[in-house]
Amino acid sequence: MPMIVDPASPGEPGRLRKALLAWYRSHQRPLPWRERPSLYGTWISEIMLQQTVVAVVVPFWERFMARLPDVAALAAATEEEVLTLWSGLGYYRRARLLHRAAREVATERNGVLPRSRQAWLTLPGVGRYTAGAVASIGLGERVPAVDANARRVVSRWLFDDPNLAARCGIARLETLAADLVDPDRPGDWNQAVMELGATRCQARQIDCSGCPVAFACRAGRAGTALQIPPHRAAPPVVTVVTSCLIWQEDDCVVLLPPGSAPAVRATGLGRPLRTDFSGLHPGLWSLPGAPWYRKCGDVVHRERWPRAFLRTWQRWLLPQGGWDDALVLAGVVRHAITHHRLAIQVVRVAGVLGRGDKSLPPGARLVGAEQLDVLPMSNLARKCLAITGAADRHLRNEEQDGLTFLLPRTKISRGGKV
DNA sequence: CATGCGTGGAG
DNA sequence: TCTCCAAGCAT
Repeated sequence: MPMIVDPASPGEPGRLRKALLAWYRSHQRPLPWRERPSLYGTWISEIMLQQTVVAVVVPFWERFMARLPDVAALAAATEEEVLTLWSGLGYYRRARLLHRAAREVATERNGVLPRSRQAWLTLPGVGRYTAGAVASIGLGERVPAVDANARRVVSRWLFDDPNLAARCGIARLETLAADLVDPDRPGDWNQAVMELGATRCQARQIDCSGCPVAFACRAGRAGTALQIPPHRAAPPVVTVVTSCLIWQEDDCVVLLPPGSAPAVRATGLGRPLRTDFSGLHPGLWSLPGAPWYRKCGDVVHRERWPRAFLRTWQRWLLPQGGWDDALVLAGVVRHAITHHRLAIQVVRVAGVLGRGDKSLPPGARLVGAEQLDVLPMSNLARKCLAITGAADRHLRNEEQDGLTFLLPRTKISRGGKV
C-alpha cells in the first residue's frame, strides 16, 4: 500500500485538527448524550446509533436513560423490560447483547464499566467502532472510531485514486485514522469526523465549498470524492406477501410468545420463501402469522392471496366450518425489512373461544390495550395492530408510565368483508 | 469475507 | 412510489 499518512501534506495534522474541531464546536447538534455526558450514557447512545439515524435515537435514549439510568439498573432489569424500551428501534439483538453485557459487568467486573478500548472490546455487542467511540468520547482515550462516515471522510482526505482507496482495508484505514486523532480531544475529534461525514461529506452528496478542511482533502482536490469509497451493489429487492391474524376476545388480542413459528401454512401459494423466523425480532411477542411467499407479478396470484390466507386462517380457527363471515380482511400493511418488501394481509376475527373447539396456542396470552405498551413488540406488529383500532392509544402517542410509543404514520389499504 | 438483522426519512 | 441508506456486529 503506497499511501502513508503524511502529516505535512495535504496539511499538517495540527492545522487539520484545529480547523475541524473549530467547525465542530459551532456546528454540533445539542444531543442529549452530549449535554449530560457519562460513560454509561455514551455506551447506550453508541449501541442505539448503530445503523440508525440520530433523530430516531434521541427519544429512545431519553426514555431508556430515564428508566435504566446506570449499569446496575440495566443489569437488574429483565430482558423483557429492556426489549420493551427498545421496541420500535429495530435490530433487537443489540438490546439483548447490551443487556448481556451489563450483566457481565455486574457479575465479573464488580459493576464497574471497562476503562479502556481494549477492555470494551470484550463486551458482547461492542465491536471495533463502538469500543473506539466509547473509549474516546467517554474516557478520553486517544483511539480512532472508524464507522462508515469516518471511513469515507478519512479515505477522501488521504486518497485521490478510487482504486487505491478501494484496496485500503478497514484495519489499515484504522491505523491511518489513529494518527490523525487529536491527542487532547479524541472524543470531539471522532465525533467531528463523523458529523462532517453525516452533513458535508456524504456518500452521494458533497459540499466541498463549505467544507472546513477542504485544504486537507486529496479526493476533493482531484474531484474524485464521490467515487470514494466505492459503493457496493445493494442486494436485489424481494417482494413478499404474508398474513397475520388479529384475534380478539373481548377487549384483548392474542399474542404469541417470542420464538413462535408461523401459526399456519397457507395452501395454494406454492412453496414458502421463508418459514424460519428465529432470527427475526428475537425476544419479541408477535401476532399469529404465516410464512413469507414470494410475490409474482401474476394477476391471478395477486387475487388469490387474500382468499388463500382467509381460508387458511379459517381452517386453523374454525375447522368445523359453518361460520363463514367471522373472518375479515382488515387491510394490507406494507413494511420493509432489509431488502424484503412485505405486503401483509391483516385478517381479523373476534369471539372464537366459546363458539368452537379452538383454544389458545401454547404460550399465547390475551393482552389488553394497556398491556400492549409494556410488552416487547416490533413496529411491524404494532402497525398491524393499529389497523383495528385495538391500539388506538398508540396512534395518539399517549404516555403511560413514562413510556411513549412513536408509531410511524402507517398507510393502510382498508379491506372489507370477504 | 458474505450475510442477516429494522426502521423511518430524504430525495 | 421507489431507491438508498444511517454512528455495526455476530456468525
